[in-house]
Amino acid sequence: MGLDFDPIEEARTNWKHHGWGDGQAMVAATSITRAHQIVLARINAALAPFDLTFSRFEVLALLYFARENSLPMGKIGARLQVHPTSVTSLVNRLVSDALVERVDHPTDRRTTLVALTARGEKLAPQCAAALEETGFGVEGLSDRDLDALAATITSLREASGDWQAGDAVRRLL
Amino acid sequence: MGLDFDPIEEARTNWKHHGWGDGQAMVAATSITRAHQIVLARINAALAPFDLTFSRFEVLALLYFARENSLPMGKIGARLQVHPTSVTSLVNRLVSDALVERVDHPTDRRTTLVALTARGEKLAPQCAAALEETGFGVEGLSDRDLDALAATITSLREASGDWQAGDAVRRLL
DNA sequence: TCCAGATAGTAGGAAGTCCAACTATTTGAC
DNA sequence: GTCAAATAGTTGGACTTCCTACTATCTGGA
Repeated sequence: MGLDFDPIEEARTNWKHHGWGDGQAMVAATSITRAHQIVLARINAALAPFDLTFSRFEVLALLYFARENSLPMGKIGARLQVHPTSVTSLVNRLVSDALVERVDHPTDRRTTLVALTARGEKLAPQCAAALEETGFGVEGLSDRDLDALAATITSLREASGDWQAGDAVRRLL
Repeated sequence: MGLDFDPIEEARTNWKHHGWGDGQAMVAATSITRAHQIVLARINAALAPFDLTFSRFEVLALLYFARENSLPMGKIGARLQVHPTSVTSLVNRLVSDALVERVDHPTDRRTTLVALTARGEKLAPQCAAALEETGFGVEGLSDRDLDALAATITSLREASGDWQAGDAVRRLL
């Protein structure tokens, strides 16, 4: 990038110097933003040969793991934590690439099922292999770093209500 | 969200079960994506009363810290690590909100300087205070977690070439 | 039975991001 | 001094994301 200093540390210094705070939370938030940018760019580069993005791959993987290789639109949104309209958009693109297809729900006519096509079923593991090979965009970090990072973010997600402990867990309390 | 389990842990289980790998890098990458989503949503909610987004606030803050309260477009992109076209788009919006203005560079006619207006200069510290008050989207994490998170991501950024040690540092090697 | 309210999905619009292609200007090698 | 190459920004297009409606369908209580 041509910079000869860490722009985030620079921001912390300025932040403190102007009396805006200690900069700790600012640095953490900015770091997360930048990490996302780096990791996503690498992942999308690894998926580019398959004409896929990370978002669309996530849908594919989810369907690959699902019974019957199909799920309702809404379930996809809930699992991937994205807005219903994002699911519509992702599925539209996957349909136009013939990787999934929309199928009527047998009993609930409001619901649309999304099912993997043969082509999608074949592509998913290839993409997974490509991602594993490139280290999923997080190469450069040790196993311990990866675990620590994931654990910290799990706290963040838990505190933000990403999910609720179900009955099985609640019974233990 | 209505989920009674952690969707990322669920993904790890499926990933391993299908022999796609140990899921460690996948979990880390997915966690970063989700953390970004959560933090950005909270930050933007805190900035909404000011009719600002995080990206636009970052530009404002950078100019606030700069000498003369102005910087060339390109420098803004380099510091914030965003594409030149993103800078154009952000500055366009800030100009239309009268928070910054474009100014001709005194000697290089290719260059456009972006300068804070009086209104922008007044708004920046107010936004900073609002962000500090809401914990910058990372409330729920301890000071130690915040530092650990930032340190790990610094390794990631360093390995990805976010910046290069300058002459001052290189002389020490 | 029937209708209000909940649920499922889509359309249109805004924002931010990137890329490729383009214009304008400056720099540097010859 | 000239001209190719580098640099600075913008435009147009694609993508993902979200939000606010809006339609269609199901469900449950009166």
